[in-house]
Amino acid sequence: MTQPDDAERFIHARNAQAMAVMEDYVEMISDLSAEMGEARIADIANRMGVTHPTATKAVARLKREGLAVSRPYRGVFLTEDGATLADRVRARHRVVVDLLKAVGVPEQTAELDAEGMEHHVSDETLAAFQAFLARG
Amino acid sequence: MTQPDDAERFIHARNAQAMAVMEDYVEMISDLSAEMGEARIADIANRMGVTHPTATKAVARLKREGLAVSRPYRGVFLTEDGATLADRVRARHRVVVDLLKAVGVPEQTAELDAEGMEHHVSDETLAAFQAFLARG
DNA sequence: AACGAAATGTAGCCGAGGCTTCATTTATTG
DNA sequence: CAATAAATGAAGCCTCGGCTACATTTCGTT
Repeated sequence: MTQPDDAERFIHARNAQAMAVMEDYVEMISDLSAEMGEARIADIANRMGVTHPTATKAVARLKREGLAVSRPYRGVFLTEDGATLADRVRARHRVVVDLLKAVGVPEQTAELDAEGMEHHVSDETLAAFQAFLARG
Repeated sequence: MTQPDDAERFIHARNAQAMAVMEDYVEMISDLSAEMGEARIADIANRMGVTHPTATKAVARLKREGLAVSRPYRGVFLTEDGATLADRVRARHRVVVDLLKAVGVPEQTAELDAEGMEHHVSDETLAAFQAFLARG
C-alpha cells in the first residue's frame, strides 16, 4: 500500500502546482498596491495576461482562502496573510532569477523560466541557492 | 493592445504547465516499457500516484495528441513522437537534478523539486545548465 | 473449463482556471 | 447634470486532471 518513490515526487509537484496561481496573483496584487496604491481587477487581469472575469475568479478564491479582501466595484487588498505570502514569493522569485543568471542563463530567459520554476523551489533548495549566491 | 512584459511571462509559464502532465506520463510510459516490456495502466497509475481512471484519461489525451497508442485491455506504447519527447524529457530531468546538486541542493530534495521545475526549463536555460556542469 | 481475482473501461462528479457575452455600476466629461 | 465610456459583476461554457462507483474483460488457478 506504500507509494512508489516516483509517486511521492509527482504528488509533491502537484501540490506545489496547486499553489502556483494563487502565489502569482498575490504577488501581483502586492506589486500593484505598491505602484498604484490599490490593485484594480482590470490592472490585475492586464498584467497577468488574462481576461477580467478570470482575474475576478482568482480574487474570489484568494478571498475564500483568507489572502485578500475586496468590496464590489472597488480595488483588491491583501490581508496580513496575503501580504506575508507575497513577500515570501517575491523574495523567492528574486533568488531564483539570480541563481539562473549566476549559472549563465541570459537575463531575459532567466525571467521567463523563473516564473514557472519558482513555485517548485522548496525552502531547502532556496537556502542552497542563497548559499551558492553568497559564496560567489 | 500590446501585452505588458509581465503578461508574457505568465502566459509563457501557463503554456509550459499545459505540457507538464503529458511530459510526465510520456516519460513514465517510456520507463515502464524499458523495465517491463510494456506499460500497463495499473502500473502507470501506481507510479504516477493517481487512480487508474486518471491514468486512462491521460493516456487518452496522449493518443489524441499522437504521442501514444493502445488497444482496449492492452498495454500502452509510445509513438515515434512520444518516444522522442520522452528522451528529451528524461535528458532534461537529469540535467536539472544534476544542476541542483551542483549548487548544493541535497540529492533527495533535488529529485523532489526537479519534478516540478523541469517543465519550465527552456532549451536556452538547459544549455546554460549543461555548460555550467561541464566547466565543473 | 469455470470461477474468482485483477485489470481495464465507462460514466459522472468536482474544482481550477481559462474564455465569451451581457448586465450593472462607477467615473468622466461635455 | 446627463450622457457616454470604462470598469466590474454575473452567468454559463470549455478543458484538464483529479476522484468514486460500477461494468466489463482478461487472466490465473483449481
